[in-house]
Amino acid sequence: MRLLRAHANMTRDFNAELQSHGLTVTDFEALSRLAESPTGSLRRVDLAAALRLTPSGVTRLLDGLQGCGLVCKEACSTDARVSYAHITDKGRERLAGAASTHLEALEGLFGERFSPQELSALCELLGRLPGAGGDEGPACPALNAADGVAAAKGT
Amino acid sequence: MRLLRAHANMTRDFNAELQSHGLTVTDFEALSRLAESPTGSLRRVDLAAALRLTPSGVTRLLDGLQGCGLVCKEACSTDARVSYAHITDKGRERLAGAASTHLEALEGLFGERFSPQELSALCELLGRLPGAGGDEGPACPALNAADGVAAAKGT
DNA sequence: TGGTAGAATTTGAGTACGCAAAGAAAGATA
DNA sequence: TATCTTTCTTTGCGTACTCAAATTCTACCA
Repeated sequence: MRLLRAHANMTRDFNAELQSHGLTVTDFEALSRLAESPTGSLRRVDLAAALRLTPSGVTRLLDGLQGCGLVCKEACSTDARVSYAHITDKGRERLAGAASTHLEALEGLFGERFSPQELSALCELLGRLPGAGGDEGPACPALNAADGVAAAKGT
Repeated sequence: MRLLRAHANMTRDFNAELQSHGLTVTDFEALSRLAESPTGSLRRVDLAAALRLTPSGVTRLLDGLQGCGLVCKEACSTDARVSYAHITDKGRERLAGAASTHLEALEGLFGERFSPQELSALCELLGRLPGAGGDEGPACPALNAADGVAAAKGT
């Protein structure tokens, strides 16, 4: 119950905060995943798994991001069924802008309430729940993504 | 991130499981809150706070439950603005039916992965997050609600 | 006594999903 | 080679929310 309620609040707060950047939490995480990929691209099906969305959810999510020019679609040369989502430069910029305030908010939210040990304990415990583990990606892709953005911008 | 992903999975799984009872997770929690209330009623605004929904979300939620005959609407004699949601006998039955399998599923999900100490630690940590605290109600109303149901049925 | 500020609720419009079904293409089998 | 199954994606339809605005009522204050 506490997990559910904590989630409801966090989602609302983060969505409100990210809204100033024109993103949702899911948008943000999707861009993070793409940004941290070596090629800047992911198959839609892999993105779906990473974001815990259904295929149709990914299609609609990317429709929106594509409409904003933050990602673009790429065909696969060896398999005509798959199409890749590729993050654009504009997408990386948007992500970078959102990441700074978003990470700051995260920092404030958790830093105020937990010691580093508590935080890692919480992370470990949550990681045991199904789907929350590190199998499909790092615990906090946003951090890596932020680095990736910095690298991409040549700074 | 792990919290978000754990939530996504739990919500989907629980919704799938509760669907056999014709309920969603939110429906279930709403009925729990009503069932544990001494009068079986709550003001809509209080229910909204308890469930972390907006007022309009509560209206639509209760529209659905009312359509199924699980709750009914009651006017307030002293303040014509407020209307109470009141759980019906049918609502208590439905809740009781869902609670057994739902609590079993919860038991399985958490019991397998955590020791009792870990569970209480996790609960305490999550409780520090905004809105997840015990201010607006017990950490797990379902348990009390299940008792309340049993009592209501005269068992 | 009338006017105004605030609270509880509903409604309209929009969004972000989910599920199930359909379409297109790859690989397997005969 | 022809068909059959599986995989990846999209589309139609439904649902559960959100926000903003409108409504109705209470409470306070001149």
